[in-house]
Amino acid sequence: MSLILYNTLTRTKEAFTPADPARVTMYVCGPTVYNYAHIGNARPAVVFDVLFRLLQARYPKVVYARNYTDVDDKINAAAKEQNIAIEVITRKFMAVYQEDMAALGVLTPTVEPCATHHIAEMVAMIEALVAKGHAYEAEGHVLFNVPSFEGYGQLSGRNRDDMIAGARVEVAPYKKDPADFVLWKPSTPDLPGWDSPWGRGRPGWHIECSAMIEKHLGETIDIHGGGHDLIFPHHENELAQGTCAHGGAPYARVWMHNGFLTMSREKMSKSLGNIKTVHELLADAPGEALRWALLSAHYRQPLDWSDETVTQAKRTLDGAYRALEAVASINAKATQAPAAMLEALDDDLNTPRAMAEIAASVKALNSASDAGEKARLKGELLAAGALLGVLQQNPADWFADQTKAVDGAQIEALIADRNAARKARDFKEADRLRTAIAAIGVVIEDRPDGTTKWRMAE
RNA sequence: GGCCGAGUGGCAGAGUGGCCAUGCAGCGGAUUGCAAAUCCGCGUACGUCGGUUCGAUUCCGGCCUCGGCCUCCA
Repeated sequence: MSLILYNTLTRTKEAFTPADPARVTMYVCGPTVYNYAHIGNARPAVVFDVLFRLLQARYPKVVYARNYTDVDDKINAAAKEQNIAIEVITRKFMAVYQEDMAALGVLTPTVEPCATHHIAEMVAMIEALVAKGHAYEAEGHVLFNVPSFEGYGQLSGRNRDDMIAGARVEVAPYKKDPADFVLWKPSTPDLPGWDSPWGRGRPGWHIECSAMIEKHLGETIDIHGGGHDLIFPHHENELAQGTCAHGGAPYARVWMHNGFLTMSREKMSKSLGNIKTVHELLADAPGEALRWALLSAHYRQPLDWSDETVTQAKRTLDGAYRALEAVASINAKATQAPAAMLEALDDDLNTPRAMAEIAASVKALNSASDAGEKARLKGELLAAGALLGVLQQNPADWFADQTKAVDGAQIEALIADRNAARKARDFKEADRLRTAIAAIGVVIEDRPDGTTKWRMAE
């Protein structure tokens, strides 16, 4: 049974075979840190986190790099507007991003390189490209010469003529070819800049990823991931400059791209303003529910985001945690996730199918009566959950629902009163107390063993 | 204009040439003092028009609708 991944480069699903099974390499384009990440930005982080978990389960060593773009014209604009240094902004939002991702159950990648820490590597790569005749200096800029790379367009499936015909941007006069893109650009004194052979300047958008990949992962990586909108121009350009810098060595063996989140069927994007930040969503829902919602559609499909998406995700998780809570006193047997679960994820990360398997595990656990069987099924459910990065909390913590404040002692007291009434067969009083508890927003549940559990209503 | 993707039951969302997705919600039953939870059961879903086929939601073609990239963007 092998892992199958859809490769954007070949437009087909392929069996994944790492170049070096002893060291699997993956790079995912991370955030530009100048404001709060929205839930659409979180999709690749969560999707590739699942892939990271899956790879780790299969291979002894996985090196996963996800970068921070901490120098960029939008950051510059924000810094200028607030009259502060770009570092103040990038440091703050890097920390926010890390917090948000942790709340979504995203594991910390092996490496999280920052662009500003790799200026020397970028300059070196640009110099190599110039030396090899793939790049040239013009008016303080260094540009990659697209016609110098025969394979240009292979990733995005477009030819140069199409691109020029459809270009909506004015072509800078110093470009040799309209498709040429910037590797390095000059900075005026009021902008961040670094000394370089071409004067004080700053990197273009694409070069940072190639330089950091070369440094941390190598010339050829196994998997390169990111959002669908990065295919062109970002990844096409990366592929071009990376391949040329390395004398034709393949840049990435598998390219993976996640689909977008939409709001009312329209792409969620900062420029349209139709965004929900992870930060604000976390105020109303557990991170795990957001994670479940993000994984509820296959990663290449569009996913329309709404309050309902989150509500349904949370209710589904409630059910799974109820099943786990019911066996809280039973030690899970250490075991693997069910084969069907692995099979689903091995098929190009089919998380919806994996979730159906989790549902099957939940049902089996609820139906089990034998203690040994329960221990085994609990182990399977937890192992299955671990692959998706869910169901690892203590059920009591899940139901405590950190987003709502409630006086636990008061509820326990009311429950005790009610149980006393029940014991005295004063059901009228018992029902009155339950109504009082419900008024606080709490649902109670009498268990067959005589105990009464409570949890937050929605 | 070029390239790409999508249209599945109330909602979300897999998948397949003939049989079951799954979850949420709803309905009926078991259970319960009543509930809740759980379990069992239920709903003739595949944009449209043709074609291929013994048989198509699934393959082919046309059409309609929606979305994305081509500019910063996950």
